[in-house]
Amino acid sequence: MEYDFRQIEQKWQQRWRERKTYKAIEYAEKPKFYALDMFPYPSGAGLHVGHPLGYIASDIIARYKRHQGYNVLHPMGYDSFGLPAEQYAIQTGQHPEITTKTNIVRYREQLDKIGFAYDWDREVRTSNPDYYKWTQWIFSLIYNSWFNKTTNKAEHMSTLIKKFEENGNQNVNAVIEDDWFKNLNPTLSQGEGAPFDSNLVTNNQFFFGKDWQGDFTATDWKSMNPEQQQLLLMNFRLTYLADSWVNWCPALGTVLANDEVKDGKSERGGHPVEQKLMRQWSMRITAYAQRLLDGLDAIDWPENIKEVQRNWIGRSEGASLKFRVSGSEFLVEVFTTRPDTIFGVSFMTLAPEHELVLQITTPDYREAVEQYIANAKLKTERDRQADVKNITGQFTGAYALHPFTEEKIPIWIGEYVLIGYGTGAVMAVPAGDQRDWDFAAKFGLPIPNIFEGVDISEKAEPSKDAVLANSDFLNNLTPHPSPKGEGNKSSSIKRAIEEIETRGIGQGKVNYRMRDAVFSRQRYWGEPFPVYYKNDIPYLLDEKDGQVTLPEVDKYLPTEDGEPPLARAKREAWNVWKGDRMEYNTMPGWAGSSWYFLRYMDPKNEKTFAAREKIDYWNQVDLYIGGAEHATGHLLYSRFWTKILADHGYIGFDEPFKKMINQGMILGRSSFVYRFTFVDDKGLVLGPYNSSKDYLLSKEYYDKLNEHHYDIDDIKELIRLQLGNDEFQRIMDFGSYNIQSLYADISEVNNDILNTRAYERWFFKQLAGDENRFDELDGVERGRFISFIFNDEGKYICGWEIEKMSKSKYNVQTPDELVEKFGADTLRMYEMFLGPVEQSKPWDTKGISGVHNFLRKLWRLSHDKDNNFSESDDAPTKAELKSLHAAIKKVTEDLNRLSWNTVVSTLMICVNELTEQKCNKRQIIEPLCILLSPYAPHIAEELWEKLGHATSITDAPWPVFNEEFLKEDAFDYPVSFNGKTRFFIPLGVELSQDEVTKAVLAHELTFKYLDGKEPKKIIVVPKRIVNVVV
RNA sequence: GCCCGGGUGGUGGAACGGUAGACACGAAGGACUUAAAAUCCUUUGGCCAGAAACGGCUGUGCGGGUUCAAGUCCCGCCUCGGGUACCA
Repeated sequence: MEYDFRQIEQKWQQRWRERKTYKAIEYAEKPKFYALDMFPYPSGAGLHVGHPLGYIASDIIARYKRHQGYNVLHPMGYDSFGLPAEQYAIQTGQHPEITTKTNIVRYREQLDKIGFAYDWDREVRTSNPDYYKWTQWIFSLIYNSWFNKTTNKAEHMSTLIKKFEENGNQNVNAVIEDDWFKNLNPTLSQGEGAPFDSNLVTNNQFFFGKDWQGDFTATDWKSMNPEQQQLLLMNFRLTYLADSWVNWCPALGTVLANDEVKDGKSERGGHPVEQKLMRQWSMRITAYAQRLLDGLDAIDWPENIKEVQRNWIGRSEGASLKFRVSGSEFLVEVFTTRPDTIFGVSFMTLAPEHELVLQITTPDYREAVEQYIANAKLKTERDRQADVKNITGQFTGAYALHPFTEEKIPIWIGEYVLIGYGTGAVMAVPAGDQRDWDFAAKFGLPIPNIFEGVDISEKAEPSKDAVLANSDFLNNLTPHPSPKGEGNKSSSIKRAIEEIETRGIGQGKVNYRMRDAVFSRQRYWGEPFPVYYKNDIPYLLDEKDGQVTLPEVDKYLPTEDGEPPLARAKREAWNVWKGDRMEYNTMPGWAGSSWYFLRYMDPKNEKTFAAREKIDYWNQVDLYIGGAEHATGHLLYSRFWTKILADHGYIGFDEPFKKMINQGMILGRSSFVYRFTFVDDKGLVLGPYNSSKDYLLSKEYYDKLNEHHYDIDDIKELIRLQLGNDEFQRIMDFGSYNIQSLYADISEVNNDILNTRAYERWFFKQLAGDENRFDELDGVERGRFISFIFNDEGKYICGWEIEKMSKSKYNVQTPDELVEKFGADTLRMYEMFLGPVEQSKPWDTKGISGVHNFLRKLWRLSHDKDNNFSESDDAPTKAELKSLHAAIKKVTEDLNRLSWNTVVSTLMICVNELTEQKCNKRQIIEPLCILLSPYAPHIAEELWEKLGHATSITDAPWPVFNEEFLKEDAFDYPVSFNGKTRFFIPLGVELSQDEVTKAVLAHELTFKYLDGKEPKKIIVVPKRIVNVVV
């Protein structure tokens, strides 16, 4: 073999390992570059060709940057806590650690074959105790943090306690309020200005309040016992224990974060999810809502990911308003984005779960309301979502008072109002909101019109262009100031908020959709919390207690009482045990991945999560490549944790990933065969093993059957023609048929043509469970269980469909097979050549030979017919230098703008040209090898060595582009008339625009195209184009 | 519904507002070969014309517009993919 990629790739992979070619050390003299891949969860299925797509892309950039003189950090590791290993453990009893380790070995083998420039000495595994020790440490840090709204930063709890000791909670401007508070025991929720009652802070009950101004004094604080203090502080911590409504997945036996639930089902496994009130750790990510939103502007991420995060955070500006309930002390608070539509309020609606519902309901309506709430509770989240069009509601008998007009407004409850958003109550403006309109229409509530000249008899008018009317001081205003330039109008919204604040009935408010993130999982295979309980009050483990690691359990299932699996561990199984008991929950999957990029900087550090000077050196990730599916999970949480670490001064930046690219999904191309079975009342045509005899139809016949151009007799005739009269006799009596399309394994299919022998072998194995005997069978024997009906060319053509790659669809392409067949360099180049990395595309090996041929062509440039290396030291010609430098220019430009696919074309063009020129000159081949080396490092190293270099090509400086070599004396100007190119004239590049114009006008063809007319204008773009306007 | 992306030959895809279809696959024809593989050469958006050629027309989802010039910018649609939703 001329280009022996197997031998070359093996040789260099081994050398790189031995020489530690890709080891990264901190080296202050060089600028750094941090190229990072989203580390994989090592699943049992191994890698398919979709996984390395992003890895190859980042590897190319890492290598390119190294050629450019950067000190590159390019690490890899494993996100090794996770559900599949645990599910497997539940089924088989095998410890998830064993499964995980086995899978990692397989991943590593697969990755190694592709020739990545990873520094494996920096590998991290989130499930290793020496890694998760620091995950636990960060948890402790967050636990010891509160959010100071004045500084807009997290601070250590000690600063808060100091404030309490000095002034109580005066001057404490902390984030403590979030949507969850409403879900707590309502008796604990204090109204505004309620006197502080330390008795409320009792065991097992956390004190939550909404407005903390002047609630307690330093004396109050000092009079509390330590447990009461502990409970009070829980309200301020950035991770806190609270009873909250959570997404409970009974099938998985655990709670899930909002981003792990899709369409009311678990993202993993698609199991139903229900709402359940549970005591859980939560992360107060809502404190960072605004900073997470603002931070997006400063980072170079795909716009759609930023948009997803913006929507997830869901900032909306408006006002919160308080409505008095007629004849009682209760206040109902609502949030609205259109406070200016206040005069259109004709009723209010509360969520059925709203804490005030039963308190305000009048006796007459009590039964109906309770009935309604009970019905609502019965429905799952999914039912409710599916039932959106079915409007339900119930009057409570109570009335609220309009804050401006003092009119009585009926208070209803309705499912369309969600307890989880805003305050769980709305002021209904049917004229301006379609949902309110629908509700009003259904229950015969008034729909007062508050818009000038707008017909609202059929539907609401939600736009912000409508001019307000019947709205007192807001008349003639719109939300946009001076919409049509008439007069000096102010915004109706602004005006409304001013008035609302003046009257003290509410204030302007920013509301966020995002909620705090549930941080507990009732699972085994995750980080144990460094937390123990005494009198049911949680305490953090001390440093001197040592690190708590996962205890052994007998089964990986919840206990009979529904406690998490860790509760099964015997006391002795715990390496740390304190207080009454340990925390039995574990952390969620996203804990370890929220900071792993920092650990790569200093993976072996036993004193801290990473030394500050190393963090300062490597700093932010310069290029992060991974899937877009983590937009609201990992990518949000790691930003959140980064900000906390930054607030505490552990790191010097508060955004982790400076630039990010999302690689598209690689889809599979499934192949199908068409099984045709003869049936009638006698049964089936039977083959051996008592299964049906299959006739597999080539796609053409299947299509004809489907389109009714063929019927059973045509098929019978085909069988007679192709398989003979004996076969025909067997089927003659059968009058009907079944037809099914079945998956064929794509390894048995090449360009849609089925390898029938391979298919038979597989089929036989399914039937007989033993494929070895297959080879003993002769053609007649084989024909007893399966017969192919070929097309006119004697081929069996398969059908196909583009689908997600999956084992069950037999369409998984592993990189290993391709590396074996074509080599890693070809695979690397081909994956890039497929198209833009960001785009999703079906996997198709059709083009791979083109890339492989390119590498062989390159090889032949410097090898003779007998495969002897041959290079020349002659000076290169002008043409050769031009080919090379055109490539240097384009490759450099394209890599700088991360256009991976076009680089491959450029290199192909260069090699095609050099082949034409029969160029084997060292001065050309050497720089060309460097250009190629990020894409095809093995062949580049091999040629580099043959060219006489003792050191790796990896550190060879990137070739410098010299414009001189591209300079041309003449340019072939395309001459167009009214934009249509007609002919070309070669003209000197130094010519002025006037001279070019003259030359064009003098050209004989110009007369032809002018056709006797006078040119109106002649545009000359130097070295580009000439356009004659007629 | 809303928010993002896309829509270019038979296919994957190129194209700072400046020669649309680079590069590659596939296909067709040819050379070499007993044959196949490999390799090499030619053609390849569509239509029309021709003995020939710097031949003509048309062409980037549809309809308008801006411009000397539009796949590219603007407006209005159609359509496919992804995300998201009683979010007040």
